[in-house]
Amino acid sequence: MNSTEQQSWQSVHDEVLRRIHTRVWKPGDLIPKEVELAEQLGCARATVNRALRELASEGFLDRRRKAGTRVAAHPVRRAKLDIPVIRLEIEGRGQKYAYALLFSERRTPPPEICANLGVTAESDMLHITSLHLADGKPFMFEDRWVSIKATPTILDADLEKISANEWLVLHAPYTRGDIYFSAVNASAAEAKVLRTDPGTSLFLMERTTWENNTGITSARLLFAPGYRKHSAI
Amino acid sequence: MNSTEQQSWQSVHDEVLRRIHTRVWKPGDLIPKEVELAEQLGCARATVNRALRELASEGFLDRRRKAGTRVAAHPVRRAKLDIPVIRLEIEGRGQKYAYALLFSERRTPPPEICANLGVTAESDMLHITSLHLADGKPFMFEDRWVSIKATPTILDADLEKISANEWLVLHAPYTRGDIYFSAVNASAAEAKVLRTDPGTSLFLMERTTWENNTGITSARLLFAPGYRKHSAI
DNA sequence: AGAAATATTATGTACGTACATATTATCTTT
DNA sequence: AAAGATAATATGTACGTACATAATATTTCT
Repeated sequence: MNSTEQQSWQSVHDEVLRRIHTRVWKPGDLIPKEVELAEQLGCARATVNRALRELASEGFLDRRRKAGTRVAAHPVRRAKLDIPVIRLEIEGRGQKYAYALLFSERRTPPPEICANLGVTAESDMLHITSLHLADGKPFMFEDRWVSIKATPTILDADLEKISANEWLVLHAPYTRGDIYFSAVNASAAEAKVLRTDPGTSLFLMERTTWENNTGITSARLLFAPGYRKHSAI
Repeated sequence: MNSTEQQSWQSVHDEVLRRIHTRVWKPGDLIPKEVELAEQLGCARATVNRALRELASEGFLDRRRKAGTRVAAHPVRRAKLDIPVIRLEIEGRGQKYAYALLFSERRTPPPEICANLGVTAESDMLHITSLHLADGKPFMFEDRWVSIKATPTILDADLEKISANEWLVLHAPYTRGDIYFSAVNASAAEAKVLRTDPGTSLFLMERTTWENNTGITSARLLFAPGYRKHSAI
């Protein structure tokens, strides 16, 4: 690289990554400081900074003020998982989406939901179960509790037409959430809804979302057999 | 916000996010352009740019040159999953890590591995199975194929002492990889290794990694019952 | 009117300077 | 020598300017 051509932060990013990959800089190594790299690569420090910042957020570098920048000793790969609305996930596979509301009731929550959302047992909540279908076949079974106090307008939503999943995404934005992925054996009831056999291994996604410190909704999303969640890393 | 105090891109980030959350700007809405926002918030365009860029990468905004910036119509939440070395994951839970090599053999791969890695059936590969334990209990069963052509030094590694998982992370950096998460019923053999019952639902992580277009390794990581993968979103 | 060329515009990025901040290294004091 | 104060330093960030780029809007040409 000569000093005349303009450098993009991407080219710096790629060059640094190349040096990590080719072990010019090994895990744990201290790499040159920003000003030195900028000089080496013929660009401004801001450009190097942007590239290194990106690499740090990707988990390749550890950066600390005054201490400098090191190649991550234990490369933690950060997989980015897109969590779209179920309808879009199904349509993205080129399948036809359908949805059925199974059950909707206003009542007080069971203990595990109280614990998840941090609410009292007397809370006013909406309990909804529904089924999402791809090409007419059961794809995902949704069992959800929504806090009516946090999201009163949910009572006006026509949950026969739009799934709670999608309604909430559009009307109840949240500031933070938890997701847990696990595997469970289908219960008799779950197996029946998903048209499979009891005991079949199912992929489970448990999601709880919050607006500041108010619990909004807690959902149990159970996917039909064969479901795989993909991520490129 | 007055124009004298210095703005940080984070405060701009938070303010824009607040406006999205409070529906000042609704999904699909066009938000003010960078120069206008900068004027409103009393900071430089670069600062607004940084904040909006971040929000776009988080999935809250859609940005296009000339067309402007819109609130994402279908907020795709991007969960960040950390995929550390198994040893660190177990130690991070405060448990004691142990590891046992079960089996290691140099041979040609079966068809599904060839397909995964894009190699021929005559490839020279190392097949390794091992067990990772947390506090003495089976935690994860690893079934891995490693391309000897891509990583010849694996033959010198003492896989009784260091797991292939960890050795590869340190010695065979990759440029890209795939991860699939799913749920499977334990086979008789798998159940025996993980000390559980056949048919038990198990969390499965399938990983394939590449250096440019050369397949390096393909692994099947089967977690003991009760395993949950967490992510904050 | 329709197509092609051109102008316009919002975002994308580079650069240099300035200062903030966290952390380490050094010096001073007791 | 230990503790505390102080200096040094690499990264973190803000700002203004300049230009690049992609997408849209407008004008020109046929």
